[in-house]
Amino acid sequence: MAGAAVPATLLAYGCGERSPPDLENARVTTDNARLPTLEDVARLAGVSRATVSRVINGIRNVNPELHEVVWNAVNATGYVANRAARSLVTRRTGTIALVVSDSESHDDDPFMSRFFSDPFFGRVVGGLLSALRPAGVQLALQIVGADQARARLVGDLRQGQADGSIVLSLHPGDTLPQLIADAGLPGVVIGRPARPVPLSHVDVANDRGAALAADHLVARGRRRIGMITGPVDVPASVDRIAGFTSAMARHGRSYVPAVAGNFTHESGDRAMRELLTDNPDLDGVFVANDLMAQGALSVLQELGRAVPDEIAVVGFDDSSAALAARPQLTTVRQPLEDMAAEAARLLLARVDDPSLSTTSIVFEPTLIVRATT
Amino acid sequence: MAGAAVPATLLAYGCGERSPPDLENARVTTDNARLPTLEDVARLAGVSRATVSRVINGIRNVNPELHEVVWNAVNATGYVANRAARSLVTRRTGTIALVVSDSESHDDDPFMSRFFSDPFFGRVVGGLLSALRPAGVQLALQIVGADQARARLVGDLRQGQADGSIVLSLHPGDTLPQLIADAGLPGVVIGRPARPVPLSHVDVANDRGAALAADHLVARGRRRIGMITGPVDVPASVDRIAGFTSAMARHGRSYVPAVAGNFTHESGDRAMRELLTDNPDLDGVFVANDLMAQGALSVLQELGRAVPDEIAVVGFDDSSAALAARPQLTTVRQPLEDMAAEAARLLLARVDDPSLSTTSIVFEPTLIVRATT
DNA sequence: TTGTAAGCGTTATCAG
DNA sequence: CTGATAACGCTTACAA
Repeated sequence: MAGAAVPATLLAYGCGERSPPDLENARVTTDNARLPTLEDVARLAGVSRATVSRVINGIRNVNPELHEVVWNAVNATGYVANRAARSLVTRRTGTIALVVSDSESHDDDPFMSRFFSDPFFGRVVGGLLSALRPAGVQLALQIVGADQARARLVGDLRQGQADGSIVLSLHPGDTLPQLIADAGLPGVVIGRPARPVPLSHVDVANDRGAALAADHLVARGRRRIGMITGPVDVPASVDRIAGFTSAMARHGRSYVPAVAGNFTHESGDRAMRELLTDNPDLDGVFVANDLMAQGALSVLQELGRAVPDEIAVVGFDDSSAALAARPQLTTVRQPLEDMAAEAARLLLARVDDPSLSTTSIVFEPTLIVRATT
Repeated sequence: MAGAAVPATLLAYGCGERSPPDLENARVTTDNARLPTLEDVARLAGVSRATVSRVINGIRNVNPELHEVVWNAVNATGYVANRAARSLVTRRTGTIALVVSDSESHDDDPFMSRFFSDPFFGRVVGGLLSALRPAGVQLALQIVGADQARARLVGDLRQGQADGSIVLSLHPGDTLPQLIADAGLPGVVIGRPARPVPLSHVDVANDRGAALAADHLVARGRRRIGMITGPVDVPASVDRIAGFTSAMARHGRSYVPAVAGNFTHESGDRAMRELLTDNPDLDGVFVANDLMAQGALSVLQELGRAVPDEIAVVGFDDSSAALAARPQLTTVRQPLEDMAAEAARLLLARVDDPSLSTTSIVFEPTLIVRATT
């Protein structure tokens, strides 16, 4: 990492032991020496632990009067259930793991920074949380690079580190989805796994999205259309290529010049140059994701090719990069937040009822027309 | 969110009950009916639970011979400690919460998507994980918007949802850091809190970073230099303004035209236009973060102002946006990953020894010269 | 150095 | 409908 810096200044703030300035709810226990337990609540409410437990967990068979008495006691004590104790008996952790898995064993920085700074990650996290939080479920981040880490993770998961996993598998050869399935662990994959695996997954109809782009470029009167693809072994990428070329074929264009990138900004830059070298008269290009499209746009500008007048560009994702690009990028929107939320719901349902069969949900992409076409 | 899509296709994969294809370590228990417990390991090793526990937790007083016997039994059974049971007695969860807090109560989408798609988030997560994973600590994501959520979070935290929190406070009026301090919970804030609070924090020397930018612009021979600032109530922003203007003053420039943005790409666009309207002859500008700088660059290009020939631009952060910008952005690097990792270590230390006094660590920024100056 | 046994705070079973 | 009481799986005095 460039510009490594070291701690320069250390200043103590003074660390007086503040006695908590008594919050709105006056606590019964004097200090945080010991947190209120079910027992404390029960005593205050004049009932048994069992009853308090029932009330809290919303179990039917409870006298409505007690119901209120108990809740008052809960509020008075500031009681919050101890997750560990509850987990121990229910065998549920109330936690879902978001596991990001890459086959490559570049263990630390290179992989993480590349992935995390992709807008993709944030959208997924946001979508997951929107579905998990209402259910009171935590989201724990897990990153695995090395195979060893993968095995350990499955062990932890089996054990009960989390009730289930949302799997974000970045590499086609990744064995993690299969490992999770083999272990019989609840899991939902975001994006179709490279090899079929008995886990539910959510995905976008990549092929139809790419077709949308093809139709649009043709409708805009473009004659010489090319494509910048993603890695040729990643399912999402493969589907986009297939969808685009077959749609183009339907329009009577049997040959589509294409160059592959790897979904990074920089690779889009490179691919665009290469594509243009071989096809100088290009007047339209479909780029398999927004980041690469952004890179492509920079190159076009650098080379003095007016967008969209001389050449039109369509991206894929509708990530923040599409809005950041100049001109703003026409792109195929992938409803990632919705997909992630749905994945979370699928997983939660599966955790509740392990007998549920695995299903796959495919979302429809939409074309967002902006200024590059 | 534009282009909301609905599940379109549902296809079942077939969900045969696969009997786990017996992993490398032959399990002792026939199936996953019940996971191996300490008891199982103890029996197999011919020792007591206590001994196994000691071995696993690396406690000294253990016969080296037994040591090996026990580990063999652990491997043979595929034993993994039950976190819940352990937590219950140790009163440690082995989890750190990353709490992202914004005062505004736009509860769901608007806030989350804005923040998550900022490269900032990914860098912080990456840095935290790099320090947490080696310690075997989980990272749980917590997002709080509404005040109610804030109170609930503190309750959960007190209770033991996590051993401590890394606080990412996005709004100057945010009460969360104070709430956490008041509750006596271990916490480390990333970025200096708006109001002093008895929690440790890590930060970058924003003022010195801004001074770096000023010195550089002046050294490059720029005469009419302006600034696009962040929100005027955010500490990081305030420090950058102060650092920049005082450095400029040292160079004999007592007046610096400035317009405020809000750290988004789009606000950088707006601010640049405004700044240029009032100061048409500007030949240099310091923009308080990369995202805004990217927006500013788009505008300059649109207006036909050559960068860096006619006007030089310096950003702040050295996020992925700096590399994505064209020309690539000269910027002040904030070592966010390192800062986050340090925050994690500070927090872990504090969790281990609550008597530790709160400290603050300030990292040095560095100037990364690219193509916009 | 090792084993025994007492909890940790819940939920769940089973009588009343 | 409510209350004892037994787990849940682990760590940790305390004893041996």
